Amino acid sequence: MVLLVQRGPRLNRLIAPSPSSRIMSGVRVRFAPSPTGYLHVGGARTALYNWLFARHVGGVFILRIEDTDMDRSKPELTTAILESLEWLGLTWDEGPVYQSQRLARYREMALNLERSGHAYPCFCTPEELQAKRAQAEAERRAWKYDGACRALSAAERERRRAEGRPSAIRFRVPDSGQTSFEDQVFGHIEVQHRDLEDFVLLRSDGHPTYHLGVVADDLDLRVTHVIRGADHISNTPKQILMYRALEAPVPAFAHLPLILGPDKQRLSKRHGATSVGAYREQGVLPEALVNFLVLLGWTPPGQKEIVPREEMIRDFELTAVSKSNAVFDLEKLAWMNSEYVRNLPAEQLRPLVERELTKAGLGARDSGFAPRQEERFKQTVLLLQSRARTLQDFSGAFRAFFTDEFTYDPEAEKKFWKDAALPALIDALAERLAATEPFDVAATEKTLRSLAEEKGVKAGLLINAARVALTGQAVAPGLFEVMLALGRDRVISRLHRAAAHLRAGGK
RNA sequence: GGCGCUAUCGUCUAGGGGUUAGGACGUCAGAUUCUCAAUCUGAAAACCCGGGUUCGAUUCCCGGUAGCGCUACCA
Repeated sequence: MVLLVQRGPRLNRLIAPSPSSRIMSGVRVRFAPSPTGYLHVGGARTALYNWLFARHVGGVFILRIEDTDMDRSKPELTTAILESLEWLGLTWDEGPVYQSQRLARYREMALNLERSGHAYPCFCTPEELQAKRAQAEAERRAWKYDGACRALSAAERERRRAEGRPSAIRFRVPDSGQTSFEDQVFGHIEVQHRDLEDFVLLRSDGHPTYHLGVVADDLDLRVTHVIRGADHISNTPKQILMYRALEAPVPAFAHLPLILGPDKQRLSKRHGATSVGAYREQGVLPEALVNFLVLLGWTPPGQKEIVPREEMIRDFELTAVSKSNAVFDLEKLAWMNSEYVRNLPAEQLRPLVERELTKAGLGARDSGFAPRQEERFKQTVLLLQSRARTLQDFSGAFRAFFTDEFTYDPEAEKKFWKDAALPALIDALAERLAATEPFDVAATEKTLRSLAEEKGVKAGLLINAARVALTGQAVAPGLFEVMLALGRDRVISRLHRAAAHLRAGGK
């Protein structure tokens, strides 16, 4: 049997292959998204925990794409998922393995199970089953597959096959007894066989169901620890039954609590952004998202919230994972991101800002920030860094630092442009600034303050009004640093522009 | 409906038979100041309910309730 293991796409090559010295524990885990959507933050956390566990113990992290749902799977989505994982820095050691390329193997396994008597063909049509289910529901009876095809004689099976009736293959669940396992997170889990039905392994179209696919793949990939969402807890006993029927070793299981929306419902599109890509678009840093996600269900030792990745790897333990579901708190993510933005080394932040500006149609080099003014760009980013909560702030709230095309925030106008004397004051300030030498923080501040004193107004009035004039915002860094960042010419023209705007009645 | 799992501030969580039940986000107040952010100080804010075990339960056990998950020829 040959595994269809492929190297990841181009991005994968950017990351150095894992040194073999790191892989020594024999532990093998996998993350197995299905390309029916983008990488969900819940999936990202599952991937993260798998990755952390693997790195912590020196194991292998495998990526598998569960694309057996032909109707809903899309190849572009696979690419998007891989990109999101790479962006998060969750690099895999093997794969991606595509289930769609292993169909023959699943069929073989189903047939083996049938041969050994652990599975049997079922000729019931989906319509028949649907009808029985509806009937049971109408009578308020619990429905479970009734085993109609369970005891068909060999002759009867042959007869039906000869008639060309399509059949699925079902697993034969023992009538009595129970199956239990020790979940690494949830502890002892046990279910009675009588509560399980004979589930389908292979659909009548020859495609495997999830149960067959996972077990076959986890077996062939020699996965030692299955770490996945808690929504699979109920499926686990079925899969254990399959391992036993196959006389194969049963891996360890660890289920992770689910991530919910603010209304405590499972996180979904109606809660807003749920995909990793969406947060990336919104200017969230990968390290911030990872740090935020890791805390949803796991607490590092010590009362720290900001956890460097090396420490996550060093301290991560499956057994320390929480058992209860967690609400995805956007506020905390925002805080976490601002922490990371503020503490990012300037040389790492700059290219990200450039990309953000370009994305927003504001070339960083436009409007006076010519290449030769690289130094000024550096200083501007540095000036804004402490106030940025996301990368998007640079093209949004801080727009005026990168282009002359910006508008005055109505709230800011209302707050700081009330005084009737302002137009004259602002023009006067512009004129004084034209003659200020040198044009630095100390001198410009002195100029403004002495003007204020002369005119008998509070310096704050002029400072705040000038801030709105220069940035369009009520919120910005210290005014004199802003002046320096913008440069004398731009400061003067913006002041005059604001004064004219005010005289025109705010039009 | 059946089965399974879970339950500490609004949120993420620490803790654990006797604690002032700790931290973080958010909120509120104050300091600072040219706005905001940052920073500092302070405040409000939690053990789901009922039984049991125990000298003593938020912690252990049982029941209830609530939430979530599974209950497909989805994954």
